[in-house]
Amino acid sequence: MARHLITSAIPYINGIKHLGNLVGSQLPADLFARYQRGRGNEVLFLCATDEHGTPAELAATKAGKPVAEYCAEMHEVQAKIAEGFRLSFDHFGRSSSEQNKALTQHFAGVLAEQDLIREVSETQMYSHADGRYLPDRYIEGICPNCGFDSARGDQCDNCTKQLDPVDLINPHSTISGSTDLEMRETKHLYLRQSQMKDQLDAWIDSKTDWPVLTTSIAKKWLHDGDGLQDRGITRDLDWGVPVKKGGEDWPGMEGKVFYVWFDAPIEYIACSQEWVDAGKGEDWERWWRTDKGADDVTYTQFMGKDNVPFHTLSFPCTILGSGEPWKLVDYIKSFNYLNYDGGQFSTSRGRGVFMDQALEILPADYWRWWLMSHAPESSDSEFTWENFQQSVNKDLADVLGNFVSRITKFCRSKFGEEVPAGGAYGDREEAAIKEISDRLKAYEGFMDAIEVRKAANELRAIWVIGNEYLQEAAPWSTFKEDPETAAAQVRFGLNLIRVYAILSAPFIPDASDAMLEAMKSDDKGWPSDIAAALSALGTGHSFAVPENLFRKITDEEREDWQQRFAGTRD
RNA sequence: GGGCCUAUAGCUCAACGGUUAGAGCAGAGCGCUCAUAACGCUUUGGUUCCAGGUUCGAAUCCUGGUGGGCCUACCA
Repeated sequence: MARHLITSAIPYINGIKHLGNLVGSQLPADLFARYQRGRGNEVLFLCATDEHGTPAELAATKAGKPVAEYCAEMHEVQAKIAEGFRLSFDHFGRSSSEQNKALTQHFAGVLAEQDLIREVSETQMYSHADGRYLPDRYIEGICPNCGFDSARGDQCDNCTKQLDPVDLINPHSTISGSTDLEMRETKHLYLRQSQMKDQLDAWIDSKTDWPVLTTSIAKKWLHDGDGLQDRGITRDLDWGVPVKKGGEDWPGMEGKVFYVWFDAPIEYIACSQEWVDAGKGEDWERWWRTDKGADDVTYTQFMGKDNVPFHTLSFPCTILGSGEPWKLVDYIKSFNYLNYDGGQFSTSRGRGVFMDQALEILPADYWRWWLMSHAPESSDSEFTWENFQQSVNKDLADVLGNFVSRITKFCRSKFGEEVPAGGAYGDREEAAIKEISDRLKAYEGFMDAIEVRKAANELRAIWVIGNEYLQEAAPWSTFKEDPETAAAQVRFGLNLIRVYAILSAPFIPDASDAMLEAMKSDDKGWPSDIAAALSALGTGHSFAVPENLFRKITDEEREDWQQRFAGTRD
């Protein structure tokens, strides 16, 4: 039995994520996890909230709460929503956990021992009114280049020139508006990524089967300019993992915390410890330590393209640089962005559909199906309400839902609510079995390769076979002359429902459960042998006609939603 | 400025140097009547963004444009 370790990029804590965030990380990761479980493999699927950093502190202040309390609440909110989308994490952890604190400090300690950390003295903008150091982007002023009056400290949004906060004319804090700013000298730790450049380069070069998106971003960072740069891994903040060298204090680093991008990926490992400590599993090391059984684990990460540098370079640098036998990622699946109706999803402007709103409108399966069958794999893709309505109505309601409805209702009216006896499968059934078997092979191939859109296409084609079969077999006609043959045809159709339930579960878990429940079956074994699987429900097996699996989205609803999500979030 | 991705039917996408560029949706026609006005079959529709080039052969490779998107290291 293969073992799959699967992680989704961990969503930031400061609010509810929109569908664009969901489509590139948590959802495809869940799809893959459910598929691997369905194939009978052992899976550990982990996700968490990313809780440290300036934005979390500011969001908490805005909400009028201590940051720890704010994070705890938002974690619960995100966990609830994840459950609503049927994201089947084995554990949904928190980067602020004690486990992650200890592990992050441990890694910093061993990296220091390996001489991969150096101290750098630099100047940072300090705001007296805010009582904190300000990241460059929280400082605005007049652009010295073009005169734009709200240029940010890192870059001017008007002329796109790269800036330094000290370049700005009349700089002020975007948090308080205060102009009482001062450049202060402060010391920070840098991870010497440049020392690991060749090793990382060779490692990326060996990953010839990774998505182009993943490797091209990694190579850009490795080879651009002077090559991979050392990176600051500490910040002057209150909220975060205190800087320590393992269990020891770090002289000169008092009051500082690790940078979120240092501790966030480490949470993948710490999360498995949380999973054990929560009593959900045991022995996390057999997933992470190659000296303790993780050698045969296949580790797959999912993320949007903005996360790629940290997963291809920074985190591997931490892992490899430690000199300890930690499991390194085997495959990085990255996604482009999902746009919303001619523009971008925007958290700040409330443009587009957010995860909580989506679930208020329609159940998870509708969203899961559309998002995965339109996943932005080769380029950015676009959500439009017209496309959503058409795809969901056609694929789910008409092709799959109606198939289940027509065969179960026909059986009930002619034979009653049990699998009818009589007749035998013949050439027509053999042909359908052959066709489904071929399609299933393709489906498995795409799912193994995490080709999400192509897998969805194949699955849909398998659903279509059911309707084609019914049309050709026409049990409603056969029944008049030859009820025995009609019985065999209906038996075949009913068995298809169970098979569809199993194959469709990664995409539409709720409908899958509803189909199995209707068929009164709890046999979820992967149908490797389609012929056998289509005889699993034997003569006399009782079933129930389910409620319609999917309702249709009306034109009125579509127009209503289009208006509602165009502007600001209420 | 630099780099990467992308442009194929009205729409969303396949095709990764090799028959006549395919599929779903939308449109048209026919059939079916079990079913959620559902299903099936047939079918219309393409100067593969533009201009050159390489090749026996180019949507695919090269060069130069044009449009769209992303990244560029202190947001995470």
